[in-house]
Amino acid sequence: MKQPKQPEEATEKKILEAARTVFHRAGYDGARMQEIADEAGINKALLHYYFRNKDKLFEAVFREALRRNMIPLMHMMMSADTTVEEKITNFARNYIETIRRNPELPGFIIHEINRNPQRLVENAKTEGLVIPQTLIVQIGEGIEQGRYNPVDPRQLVVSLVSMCIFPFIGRPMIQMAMQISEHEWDAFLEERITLIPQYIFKILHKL
Amino acid sequence: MKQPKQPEEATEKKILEAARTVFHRAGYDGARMQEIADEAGINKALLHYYFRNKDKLFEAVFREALRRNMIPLMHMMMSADTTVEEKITNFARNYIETIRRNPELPGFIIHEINRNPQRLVENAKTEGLVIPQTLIVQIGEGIEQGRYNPVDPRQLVVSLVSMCIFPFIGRPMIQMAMQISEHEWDAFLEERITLIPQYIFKILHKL
DNA sequence: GTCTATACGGTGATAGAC
DNA sequence: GTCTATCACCGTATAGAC
Repeated sequence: MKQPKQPEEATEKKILEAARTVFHRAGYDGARMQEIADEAGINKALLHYYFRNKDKLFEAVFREALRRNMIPLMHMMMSADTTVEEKITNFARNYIETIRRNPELPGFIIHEINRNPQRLVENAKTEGLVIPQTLIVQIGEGIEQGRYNPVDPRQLVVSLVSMCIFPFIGRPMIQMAMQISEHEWDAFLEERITLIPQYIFKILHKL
Repeated sequence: MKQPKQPEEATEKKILEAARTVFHRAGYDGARMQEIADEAGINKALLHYYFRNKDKLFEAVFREALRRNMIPLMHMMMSADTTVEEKITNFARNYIETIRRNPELPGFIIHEINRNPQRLVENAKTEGLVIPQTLIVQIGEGIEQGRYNPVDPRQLVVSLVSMCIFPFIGRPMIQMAMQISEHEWDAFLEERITLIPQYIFKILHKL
């Protein structure tokens, strides 16, 4: 079944997939090159052939993760042609539905950023991850025009993001404290997609 | 300056403090026994004399962290003699002001729980960390009596907790995305102490 | 490109003197 | 109780055959 001379990209892809799985689960410090090799069905030496060392391999995984996790956020803060309400609704749905398929992603990113905050700054430059403030500005305008309650837009957006992300990283604690079974969890998440925007609008909208 | 024969407890305490510092910053996998020994001003062998191995030492640190992090939460969910509003207000203030002095605590706990969710279950038993549902029930009653909007109490409490905890674990991302300087961060946190209960009440209260 | 074998430093843990 | 010295192992990384 083995193909000794498959196109190089296939192997590289297998490695990246395996590395993603292991790094996401165990983090940089907990990951073992041997484990990644096993997961990819190759040996350690080949890992070093494609990615010179553990750091390089990790960087590739981290960059991709950062991008995947940030895209919904950036999309929300950017896109000039949607209303505040649309941005918020889209973000909650978009983020929760996307991340739900990779629930370990936020925990991985947050842990690695806290382990080395500098990395975020560097990646922000190279990856062009400068987050535009369109949504913040837009909310500010709505307040000036008297359409919204006079809230601090930054505090509101942080609250929105908190409510979307935290369930993924705090899942075991939440399930235990709120007595939510494994079986109920999906429905609980699904509910949040519509509830979170409602919450935010209650805070933002007058009356 | 050294005291060759100081009371045993002093050394044990120094070790625990050092272990806390290192484990909180680096996590179990990233922590090195040598580093803990240095931080405590002793040598590795003495670590093993007091705590037989790395796991035992870690367990001590983790249990204490879990307790410290959960106490405000449990206090909120329990105390039978306060109103819903008091519980929520007290929690936000209590949690943010407490954790602010150990900002790495939530990240540490969450990472270690996700690394081994089983540990939470075990510690919950031995430490008596069964979280009572007083607040949840109380909100439910308020809804039945028509005093509150018909929200899902669990979703509301999860949102409350999310908004309080997330800033501590997502700080670098938040600061970058919201362009909050180191200097402004404290004020930003301080504001949240009063804002979060206001948000929750907007969702909960009628009109 | 892929493998096996191996070098080499670091890490948790122990032995044993004081 | 505290130290120095040392062990056994594991993990990353490289050498070299195919």
